[in-house]
Amino acid sequence: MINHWLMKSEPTEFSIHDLAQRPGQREPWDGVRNYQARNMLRDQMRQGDLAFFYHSNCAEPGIVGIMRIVQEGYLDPTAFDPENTHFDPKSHPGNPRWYQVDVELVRIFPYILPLRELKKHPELANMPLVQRGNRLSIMPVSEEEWKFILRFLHEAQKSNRGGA
DNA sequence: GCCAACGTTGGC
DNA sequence: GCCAACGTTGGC
Repeated sequence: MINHWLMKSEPTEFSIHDLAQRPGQREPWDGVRNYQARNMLRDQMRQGDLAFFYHSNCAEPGIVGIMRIVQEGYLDPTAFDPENTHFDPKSHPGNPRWYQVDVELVRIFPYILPLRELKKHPELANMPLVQRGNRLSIMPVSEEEWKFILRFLHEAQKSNRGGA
């Protein structure tokens, strides 16, 4: 049984379209500097797990597609690089603080599933994403939530085709 | 261990 | 750009 996740990125920094352009459509998910998120990267994500790609801090925040975890947690090298914006002088190779996983694009949704929409559904009320003040950049998504979102997307696509 | 100050996140 | 919410830091 695989687990499901949601991973945030600011599209101005790294968008799902950037991921689509990478060789093999793969990329290390680096720069996470929050302990709760770190623990999930390091301890809980497994190869084959699926994750929603979420665009945050932008004109239309929302879920924009799906990716797969292709490499389990390993050291985030950007923490050791003084030139990097995610440099953390307190993280040392001998005593590393930050971890990353590698992700691979599975698909880009035909349109954004906006946060605005996600907030309307009581089925998703337990997601940290829709709760006030939540800043977690990586979070688990329950089986039920995952299925609900995919079903909603599918229904919306169908009615879109019919309506157009 | 407390807690005020500060920096960051991220929706709006 | 604003600002509420939150996590981290550091003095004590």
